[in-house]
Amino acid sequence: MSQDGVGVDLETSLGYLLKEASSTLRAAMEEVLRPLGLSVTRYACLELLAQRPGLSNSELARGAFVTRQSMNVLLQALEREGYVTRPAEAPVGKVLPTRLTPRGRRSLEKATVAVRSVEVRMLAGMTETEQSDAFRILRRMIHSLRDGNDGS
Amino acid sequence: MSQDGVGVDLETSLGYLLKEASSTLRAAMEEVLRPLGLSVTRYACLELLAQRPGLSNSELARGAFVTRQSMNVLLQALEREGYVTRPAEAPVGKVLPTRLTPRGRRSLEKATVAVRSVEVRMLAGMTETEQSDAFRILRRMIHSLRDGNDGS
DNA sequence: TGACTCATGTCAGCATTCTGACATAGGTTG
DNA sequence: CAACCTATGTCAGAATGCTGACATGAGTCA
Repeated sequence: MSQDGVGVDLETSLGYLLKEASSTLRAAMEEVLRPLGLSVTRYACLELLAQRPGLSNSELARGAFVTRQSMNVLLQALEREGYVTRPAEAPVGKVLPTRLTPRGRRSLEKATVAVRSVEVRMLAGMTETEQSDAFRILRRMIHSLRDGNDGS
Repeated sequence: MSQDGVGVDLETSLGYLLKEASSTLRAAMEEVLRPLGLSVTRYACLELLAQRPGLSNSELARGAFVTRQSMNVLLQALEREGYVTRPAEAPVGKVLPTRLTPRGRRSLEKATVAVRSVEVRMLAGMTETEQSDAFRILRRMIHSLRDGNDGS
């Protein structure tokens, strides 16, 4: 049907499928996080802070795949709502290390349960081998896109 | 490091990796599309119309993974700029079939070249087997998330 | 036919994320 | 030391996408 060399066939495009998968996952996560008053990005931020306390705004931004400006407004909101704390002045340089408050930790615990259920559902239809294949392949795609090795 | 049962370990989370891959791909596409005055969503819309002329607003929205409201404003912009046309009145029902203009088609051609280069780069580091594995696995993930088969 | 349900197009308001810009801290190099 | 480069935090404005809401057209069913 009219794909005579013109155009990227979306039905067979891995990029398109990747976008679909990511979009579907995001929707599933938003759905279970919404009742908890969290968005996916907010959850990602809290989870990052739980695993590596003291991360800076810019580090959190890179970890959540948004700009540091976006993470900044997000952090200001989280701080205002009492989920995280940042020192008023930087202990060294300009970097403000961020930490979870007890309230942030409690909220994250509930969110983690919800998110884990989504991840379990996603993995349910896959064998162990497929899961490790998925890891390897996705990592390779990321690496190729970043370092621009086009095989030349 | 501090993941004693609490939290989803982001380093080993397939969902996180999927988000990273999708984010990296999107950035790479935005980069090559920007000089052409197109965003990823606009490009997706044009590509869909090239492959299936006459798609409606809602169908385009589903194909580009945005709401029909978002696609509506996008289509209005594309129409204003002369990339697509829609009849003033619906030939049947409320559905307005959209079509590319010659200008839209020309713009899409350049965009397709750019996007294809990104896709090629992404696939460069993968064998044929890995590519078909990636397809199968991503499709399975999408299906599991949508139909909610949690293995119970 | 009339009531009901569903999908669609569209408007309005809000939330989120982005780009652009600036000042500042730290490291590097002449 | 001074010039330079990079990274960071932050503000402002614009672009983008979402939810809520409404009216309308088409199909279904009693």
